[in-house]
Amino acid sequence: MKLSNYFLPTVREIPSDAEIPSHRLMIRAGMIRKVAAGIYSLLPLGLRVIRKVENIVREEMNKAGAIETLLPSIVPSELWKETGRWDFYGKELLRITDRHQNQFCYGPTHEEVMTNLVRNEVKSYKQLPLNLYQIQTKFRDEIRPRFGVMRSREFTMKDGYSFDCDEEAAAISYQKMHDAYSAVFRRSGLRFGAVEADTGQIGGSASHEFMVFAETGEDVVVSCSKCGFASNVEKAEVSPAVINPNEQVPQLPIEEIETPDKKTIGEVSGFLGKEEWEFIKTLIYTIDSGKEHIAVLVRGDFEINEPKLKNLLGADEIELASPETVKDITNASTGFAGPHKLECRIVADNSIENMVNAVSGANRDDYHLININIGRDFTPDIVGDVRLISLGDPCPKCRDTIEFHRGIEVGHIFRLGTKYSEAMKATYLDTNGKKKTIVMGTYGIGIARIAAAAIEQCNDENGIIWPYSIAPFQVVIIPLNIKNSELVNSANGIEEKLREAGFEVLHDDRNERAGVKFADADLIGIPIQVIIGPRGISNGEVEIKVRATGERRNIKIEELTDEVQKISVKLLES
RNA sequence: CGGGGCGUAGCGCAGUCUGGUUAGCGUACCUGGUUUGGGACCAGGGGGCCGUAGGUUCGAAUCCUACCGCCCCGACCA
Repeated sequence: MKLSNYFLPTVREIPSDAEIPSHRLMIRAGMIRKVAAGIYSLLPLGLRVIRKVENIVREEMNKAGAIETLLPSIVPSELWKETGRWDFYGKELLRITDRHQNQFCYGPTHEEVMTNLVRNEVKSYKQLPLNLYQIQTKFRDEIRPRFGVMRSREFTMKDGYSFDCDEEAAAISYQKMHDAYSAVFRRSGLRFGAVEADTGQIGGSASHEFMVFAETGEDVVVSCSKCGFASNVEKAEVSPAVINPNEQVPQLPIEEIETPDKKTIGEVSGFLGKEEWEFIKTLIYTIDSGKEHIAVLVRGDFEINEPKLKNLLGADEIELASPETVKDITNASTGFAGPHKLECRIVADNSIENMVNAVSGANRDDYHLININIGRDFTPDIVGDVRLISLGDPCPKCRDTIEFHRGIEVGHIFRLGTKYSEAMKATYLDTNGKKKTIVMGTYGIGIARIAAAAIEQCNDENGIIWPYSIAPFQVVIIPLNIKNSELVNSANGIEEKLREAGFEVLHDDRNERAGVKFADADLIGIPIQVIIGPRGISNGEVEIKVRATGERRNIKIEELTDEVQKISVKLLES
């Protein structure tokens, strides 16, 4: 490919609205351009990378026995109403009305459509197991799209669905996908890990997220190097046995203390001279948009884990109560809530169970209570694990030390059980002619996110360093002066030879100065650069530069193809 | 959704507070010339509905109102 005939608008200046390396570099390298918030055009170079990733995904899926389909992007509301997700999915679902006033949505995921297809066609156990997937554009109306294609509203996703006779078979399908996903991310050149995850809006009994490790990741992973435990912090269980430093102290009489204008735990602890772990933090939550308001208690130095709380309550939706609601429930402004003499239901985290002589809000403006004790001064309705695991906690599996890392979620797999098949009556007849419900799994990969994640992991101050397997081109040829016909001829010859040898070659035949070409080549991150200059050409030599290592060396033109071959193999293995 | 900020040439910005020449700078772009191993230089040139719509004024990029778009923070620490 001659660059002079190509469409590769690189930009030298750093885009003002891009925050993270992948976003900045994708714009600068001429891969993407924004059309609206969270909506991007893919330029040729970007598309090439996306196609590479798609092909890896496709190959590994096919290898694992999954079969490609293509479902519609626009889905009638009826299917979503069958599973109840038309209401449950909320504002992220982009709803569309057609000219007949029929309601549709732009599919954010396709459990309903795929299950509908399968229930209409699959009748017998003989047709199972079945694993169908698609690579297709989705739309999720994110609250706040950001970081370029990392969290965009429109995005390409590989979504797959498995259909099995029973849980045992479904577990096998799940494991196959787990293995296939690992292969995909390994081949894409990423450092990643599979971690236990919350099932969120998709639902189901178990799930794993595939996380690419990067400082800029939006998720936090907790892991233990001793036993191999790894989990999203949203999901990670906290071992219940927290030892409170003052557990053995005798209970003192409860007492109300004036704490004018001291609202946060930090402020009150400073004011009273108490440690944060001596506090009971009380938060008022609203459940399912106003159905109920509850108080949630956690030790002052810990954080509430909302997904856990939501799961414990079996709620569809929870949110912190408005200041007005807090006033209604506690008779006090925010900052002074406490469990003593509170009318609503109380959910307590395990961490407060054996606290003695704690501090809490007094449900009265500008007052806190000291020496408040569980059982004597208040009784929780539910006690459970509703907090975020934190640095001092032991590994939930082996009690060793845990670590925290940031990650980018590039894949997510779920065991769904019969959640969708039951709602949509997807059944089959077993060997005895008895009607059974199909057991499902669902599996997603964010295609563009893999590309972005690769950039997050592989870049330097000069630009992108593509993993060989997903690079838009493998080789870039740089003749340093196109006025010199000897250089041009030899560049053309080399382009031809490398192309015949099966390489994807970008030939920078622009009339630009050497510095411009070097800078662009580094920016767009092509793994192998072939530099053709007047110094070497007189000896029949060109220079090879490996983008990842910066290593350069001169090589005879006749040996070039072999050498590129060798370097390619090495890069693919690393 | 709440708070903050920003919309001026393809991109990055100044000018707006304090209204008043022909709206400016860098870069990119076009032409000619010189140059050619890490983002060249000289000369010339083109490019703007100052986000949109109203309003105030003799006069608006600048003041007022509304709307639209975009970005950041928050939406767990009551």
